[in-house]
Amino acid sequence: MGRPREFDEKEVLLEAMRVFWLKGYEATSMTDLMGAMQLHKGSIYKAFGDKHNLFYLSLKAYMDQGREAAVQMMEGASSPREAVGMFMNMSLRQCACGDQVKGCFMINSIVELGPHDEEIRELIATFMESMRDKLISTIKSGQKIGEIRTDTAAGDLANYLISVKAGLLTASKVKMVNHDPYAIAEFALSTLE
Amino acid sequence: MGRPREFDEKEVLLEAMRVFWLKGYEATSMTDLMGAMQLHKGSIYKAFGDKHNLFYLSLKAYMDQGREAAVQMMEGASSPREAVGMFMNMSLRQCACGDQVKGCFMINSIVELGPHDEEIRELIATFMESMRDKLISTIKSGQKIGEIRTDTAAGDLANYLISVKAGLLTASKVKMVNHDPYAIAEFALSTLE
DNA sequence: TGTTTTGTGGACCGTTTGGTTACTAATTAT
DNA sequence: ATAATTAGTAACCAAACGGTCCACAAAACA
Repeated sequence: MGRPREFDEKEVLLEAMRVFWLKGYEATSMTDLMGAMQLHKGSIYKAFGDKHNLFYLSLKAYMDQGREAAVQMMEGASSPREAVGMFMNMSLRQCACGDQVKGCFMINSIVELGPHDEEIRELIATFMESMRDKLISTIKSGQKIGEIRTDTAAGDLANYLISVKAGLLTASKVKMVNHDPYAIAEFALSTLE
Repeated sequence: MGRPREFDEKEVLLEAMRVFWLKGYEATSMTDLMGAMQLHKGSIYKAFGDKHNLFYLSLKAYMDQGREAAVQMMEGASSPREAVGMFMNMSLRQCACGDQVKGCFMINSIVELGPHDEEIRELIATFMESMRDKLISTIKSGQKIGEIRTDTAAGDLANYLISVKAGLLTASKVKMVNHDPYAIAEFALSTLE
């Protein structure tokens, strides 16, 4: 009952996500969001609560989307080793490529808000820990069939890979000369043998 | 001639640095800075120009300080391999340790401002490229005496190490369980053999 | 000592901030 | 038809923003 929404909630949330992704939390104003979502202030507040909650939902949508893509891609791999390689390369293509280097929304968020915003920090920590679990089981499979070295625990290798990936996504924003993220990822993968 | 400054320029710049480091650029207000620097607004503007310039100088001071510490530490190393190890561990102790995880000021800055602030991006890029040069020459020395693998170019190894370090500093802000930066750094170092 | 030069303190500026509220429009249930 | 419920619109809010200006204070030079 009542008047129906004139906009698609998921659609405008994606627009909000793009702005937050590009500019960060603090630097994004409600005016920016109104422009991107093509919505009046009142509608935004009625539908999503305040700015912080809108950010929370945007980040959650981003991570859910990322998780789905990762799972789908890794399940399509022909071997554990290839699945790990896909994991490493996936977000590089998504985040670090091309002209506009806006990085990874999740990395941006943990850097900007992690130390001050416990809610956001926890959201990210939970996501990353679950991704690590997936990575660990994949690595273990690889270790069983001799594709991946067994002198180091799967958990340690997973932490290592996650750090390398985070570093690639971060360092890509510097746009250093002679700094090729794909080559680095390839080398890191070679250290798993 | 004229009236002398009542404050030490370098001292108050360090205070400004601490605030920017902890809160980031956008989230830091002039009021915050006035409190930390114990200076009135007029004095700050007269001595340092505007907020952006104060940030620029703070970041520059941070990096100069970091460079000096790195050079000094690496020169005291007994071997190239140990120098590389020191490079990897140095800022971990400085940035990722303890209760207050404020990360690395440079990493924070590149993530927040890199894509939008060319002046800051360039400042960071220049610094990182010069650090990479130092790292490359150290790695080359290590390769000559057989301490470091020679199947991969020194430049590629340097880029790899820089990414790992950036990743450690970034990921530490997530505060994941069972995620030990020092152990990861140790593993990354072991892959150089 | 007077004059000049510079630093300090704080009032003040217009703008923008995130957020609210009051009113109108559209829909459903009775 | 009408009461109830919800969405859209825009005016409005106090507070905070970065930044400027100016009277006053203090030190250096003549």
